[in-house]
Amino acid sequence: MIRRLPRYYRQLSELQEAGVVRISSSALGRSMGLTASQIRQDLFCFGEFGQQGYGYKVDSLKEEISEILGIHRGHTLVVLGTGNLGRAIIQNFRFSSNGFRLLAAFDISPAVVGTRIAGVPVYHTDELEPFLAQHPVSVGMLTVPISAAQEMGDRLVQAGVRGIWNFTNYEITFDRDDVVVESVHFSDSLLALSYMITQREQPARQREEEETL
Amino acid sequence: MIRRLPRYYRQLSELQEAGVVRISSSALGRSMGLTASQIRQDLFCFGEFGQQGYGYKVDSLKEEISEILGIHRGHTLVVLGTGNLGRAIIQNFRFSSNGFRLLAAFDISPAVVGTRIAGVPVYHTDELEPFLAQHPVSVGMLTVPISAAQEMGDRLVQAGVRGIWNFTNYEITFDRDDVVVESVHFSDSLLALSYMITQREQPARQREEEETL
DNA sequence: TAGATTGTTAATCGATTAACAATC
DNA sequence: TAGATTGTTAATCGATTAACAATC
Repeated sequence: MIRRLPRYYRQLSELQEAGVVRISSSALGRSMGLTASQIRQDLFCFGEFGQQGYGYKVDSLKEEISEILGIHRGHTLVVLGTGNLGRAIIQNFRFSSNGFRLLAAFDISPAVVGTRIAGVPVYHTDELEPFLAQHPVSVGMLTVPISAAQEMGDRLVQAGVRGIWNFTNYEITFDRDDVVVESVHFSDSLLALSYMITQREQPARQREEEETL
Repeated sequence: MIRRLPRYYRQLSELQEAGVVRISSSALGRSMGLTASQIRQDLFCFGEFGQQGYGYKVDSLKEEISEILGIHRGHTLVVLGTGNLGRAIIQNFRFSSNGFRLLAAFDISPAVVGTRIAGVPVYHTDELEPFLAQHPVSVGMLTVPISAAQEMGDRLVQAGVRGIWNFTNYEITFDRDDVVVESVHFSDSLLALSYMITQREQPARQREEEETL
């Protein structure tokens, strides 16, 4: 369910840009591949956002959802690791549209320490703890080599960060249950795709196997 | 379920590297945060991979799963868009470990067309159709600007590609049901994290609200 | 044989869908 | 008022968990 909230938010933003003022659960469902029932159930569980006989107001529904997602809470973020991927995300990702302020990046390479990437200052990793002591940070983004992932995660948590956005292909874990980890595993995603196209490639054999059961 | 297969594969690879030869469903479950029952159910539905009284052989289980995921099928891939993100993934991601061969990248910028990124040739997007006519391609990876996403997706599908790995923040869709789309939405991921840390931040208020129900 | 652990069915749980009364 | 559409409960479905017989 909570995985659908960001999609609602995205869809509503698009509708808003397209100038749509109101939408019914059935129309929203059609555009997102969900049933009207599911959408009403989802939205109902957070409060009564619709109007009977009318539908949902796009503006106010989007606002409600952004509230639930915590978009206006002034969340902050630091990036650990400014290799290709870290740099790409710093340069491309619209942190502010998602309610995050990117405060700083950290790396160990003398080539980047002291520079700025898209306006974001890059400090040496040694500066991490002093920095975190001065600035409250909600989320640490990990784009370090896999070998450094757990150590950097531990340092972030030790210094008070409670959200970890993990881009390494390592299943990072923390003992404490007040730390939240969200991982982006490219590898898992591509393998899921690999599985799906493999199924498509041989529907005949599959059917055959099913028959023998 | 299929979303768990890549995780099994990853976990088994790690166990293999650590020299572990056999593992029981309960041990595997413990290390992955799943119940033993769930693991046996998952693995059973694809075939009888274990041995009663013994457990699962890490090597052969990994092999079975890689077969199911289609890792040895010689899947191929092209990249559309060599901006920061496309470049970063071309340079960092171990396509071959996931059973994919990256054949080429496409872009419109004269600055990159004709060059190579990590050994991968970059062609002009105009060359896409001729290239696809010559090389069978399983998956097209989209790291183009959001405005070009649907058009590039359509061109890939038109030219016979049936798997789309979408990195744009656009909910790409295709009419035909033989096309498989797998999206990596950074934005959805960060918003889910935002939601989770927001919940953690105010458990008190939450409890209060629950009481009033 | 005894112990361990899977294969496999049944029970439980949660999420999705259906239905319709409430109401705009 | 009539039509539309949500709020909300009940029914259905699928996925997870529990249990234990089979067997290594």
